[in-house]
Amino acid sequence: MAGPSHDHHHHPSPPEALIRQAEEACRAQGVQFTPLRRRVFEELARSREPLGAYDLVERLGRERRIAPISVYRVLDVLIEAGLIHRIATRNTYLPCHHAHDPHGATVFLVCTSCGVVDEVCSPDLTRGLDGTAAAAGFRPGGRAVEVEGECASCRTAAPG
Amino acid sequence: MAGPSHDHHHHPSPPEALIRQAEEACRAQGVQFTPLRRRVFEELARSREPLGAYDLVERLGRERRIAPISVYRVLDVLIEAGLIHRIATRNTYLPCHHAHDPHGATVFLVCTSCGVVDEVCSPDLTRGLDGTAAAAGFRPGGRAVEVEGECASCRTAAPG
DNA sequence: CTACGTGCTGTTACAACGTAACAAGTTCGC
DNA sequence: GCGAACTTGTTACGTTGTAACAGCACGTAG
Ligand SMILES: [Zn+2]
Ligand SMILES: [Zn+2]
Ligand SMILES: [Zn+2]
Ligand SMILES: [Zn+2]
Repeated sequence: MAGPSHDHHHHPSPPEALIRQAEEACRAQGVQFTPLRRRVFEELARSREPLGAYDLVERLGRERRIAPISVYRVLDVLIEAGLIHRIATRNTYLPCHHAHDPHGATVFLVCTSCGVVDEVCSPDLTRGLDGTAAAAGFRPGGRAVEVEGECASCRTAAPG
Repeated sequence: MAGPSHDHHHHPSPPEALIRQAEEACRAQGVQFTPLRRRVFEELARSREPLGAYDLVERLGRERRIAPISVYRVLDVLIEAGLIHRIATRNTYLPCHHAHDPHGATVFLVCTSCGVVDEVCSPDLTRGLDGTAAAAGFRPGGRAVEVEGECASCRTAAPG
């Protein structure tokens, strides 16, 4: 299942670098990067796929029991700080792996086959989205969209 | 623009017409439009906002108790038949109010203020989406996206 | 008429996802 | 020390979605 890492269109985002960036971003925002928050972020950063809240409950609870509510609170903080994202169509969470253009839309390409989620920014899609919204008199909030489909690896692995 | 026809503002989706269309679509697809399925669709068609599965459980259970699983099964059938859509960010369901272009993307404009969801098709957004997906080697499946924000009515009602 | 397959719904129980309310520990400044 | 703000623990609960199996309706073959 863990395909060979032929990821070339995006940096493989090493977990350690991601964690350092998160720590730095927290300091910059005056948000505490507590041990629990670090543990949650680490698990997400080291996972190949997004994780559910209860996946985290289980992984963090190996040594000592952690209640779901604690995990959800941490997730809320990390989302608020822009360090992670939530995939609504899957009820899962993943670390943000690039700085966001505040004026651009973000697309999460969710592979229904392997579960991997690719996060990309797209000026084209931003334009299309803004145009569509404007035509309906709608003011978008987050401008993050999720699209399900088949990723490049799975397409080559299983043609059809 | 987006509208293939005179489709410009939120018109008060006529429930009776919607229900007739649904019945016709079922017949055309060889899908039974049973009393329970009709009841579920009617509730959705007559609601101003999308409804949750348990909202339907409550509304259908006025006379006789209906189990959640029964509602979910009906919802699955109606979704499969293309008669309703599910809003993943809200865990709610709403009737499809226009024929879908199989080659186009659909956008659900979800108002975070009043809860109303507007369903629009947009060639612009379709292009942006396809371009973004192609650049990542991704083959989109459904091509339905949800965007949260503030609808036209709420913008004029409560300026911010 | 009987038997059987297929499709729809009922019943029960449960899994997965998420939150409220309150207590207790930590950090920090006074 | 002492209180304020923040973080986490504990318990219990609410919401959303599903599994497994039984009954019923209907058409069809024997
Ligand atoms: Zn991001
Ligand atoms: Zn894949
Ligand atoms: Zn539709
Ligand atoms: Zn509104």
